[in-house]
Amino acid sequence: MTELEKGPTGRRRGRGARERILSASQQLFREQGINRTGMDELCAAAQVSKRTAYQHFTGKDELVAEYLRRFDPSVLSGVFDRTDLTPRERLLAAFDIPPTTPLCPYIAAAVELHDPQHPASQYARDYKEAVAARLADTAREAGAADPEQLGEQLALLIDGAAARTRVLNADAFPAAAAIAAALIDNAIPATAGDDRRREESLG
Amino acid sequence: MTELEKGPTGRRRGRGARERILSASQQLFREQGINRTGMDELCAAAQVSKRTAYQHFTGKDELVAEYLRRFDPSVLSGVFDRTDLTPRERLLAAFDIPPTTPLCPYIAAAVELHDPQHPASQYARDYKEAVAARLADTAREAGAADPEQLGEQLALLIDGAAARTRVLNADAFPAAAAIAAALIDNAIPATAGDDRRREESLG
DNA sequence: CGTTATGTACACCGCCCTGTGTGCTTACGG
DNA sequence: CCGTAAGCACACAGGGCGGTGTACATAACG
Repeated sequence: MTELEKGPTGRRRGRGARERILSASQQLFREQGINRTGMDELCAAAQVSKRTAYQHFTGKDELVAEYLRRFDPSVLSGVFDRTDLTPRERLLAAFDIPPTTPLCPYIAAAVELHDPQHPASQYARDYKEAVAARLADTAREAGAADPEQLGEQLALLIDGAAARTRVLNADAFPAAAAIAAALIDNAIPATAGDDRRREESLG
Repeated sequence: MTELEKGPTGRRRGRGARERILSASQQLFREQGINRTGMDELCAAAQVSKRTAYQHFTGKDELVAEYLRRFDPSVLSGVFDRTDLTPRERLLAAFDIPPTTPLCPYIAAAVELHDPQHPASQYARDYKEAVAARLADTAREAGAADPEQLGEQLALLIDGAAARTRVLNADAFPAAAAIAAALIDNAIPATAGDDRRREESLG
């Protein structure tokens, strides 16, 4: 018991209640929103007693923050670590979002919680900046003239597509990808990229 | 009393409680969010008894929808009706958002309510489509090759800037405006616009 | 075995929320 | 001046919320 504290993996000896709680929060917070999901409902879905939940998390706020932290790798790393794609393709792959995704949970959390000081809001900010940084890294790798600017621009497009998809109930990522392609081609000086194609300008 | 029902202007003979309610909702819903603003608090701010509020609006849902409808003219019309600007300048003026604005209330409502069937969510969708349409009209006026596409793209940029401003707590509209300028110049064929400048490409 | 951490079951608290019921006051208009 | 509609004050219902207290069960590990 000295080896594992209550670290990220959670379960020491029990039947992994912490994991079930986080798994249920992934589903319910995304499907119904944070504010509209009560702890009773969440515990029922996780098949965990409410008492246990409050022994793992000091409160709902902490659970929400942890829920955001857990969501990270499945999206961010999944795109940027694909070595089978060229840098330019990786930048565009960030716009290939499966239509099941309701809305970027970071935006949703920031709007729902409505408190910039909330730990989840702070993490959302950090995450968004990290994404922009990774986009900038990839942009640099692709030979962009101003990678930071391109990264920031692509991040803005992603967030715009996410927000617009939510409001309009229609997938806005293809349109964003078209803009992204144009920006990328504009930002990469000729004879710098690896697989640039001339014929696609704006889609 | 047969002339005025309880139409848009509200007050029949009384002291205009309806107007005060809507005015208070404009402030509180934007500052604190919809879910975090109770009817008690709202009525206190409007100096209106709760009973009166529920005689004007059948419920909070209807009040929220009306709050969104009331917000419309101050932004949308204010930009597109400026005849002192060229069409291209009008398109870019849509990105000149006073930093006081917390977040596009339509996005906030769609996220907070979390129900596409909610009347406010439906109105938010209609509004966003109307904005895109007006942007497309202006884009056509500016001589864009594909006005609908440009309008949709600019709308996406605006929403992205709004969402990103909220999450990062930093103004993202200048960056969006820079992208917009590039897209506009790309979309308008040479010798079509009225005030195009060559030297600004991406800012 | 027993200890200890873990999880369970269930009732319970106080708070705030939306929404009402009731009775009273004000002001406008004929 | 009087009727009526608009608005007010206040209390309360009903429910969901986050969060807790208590007593009990189980699994791991010595």
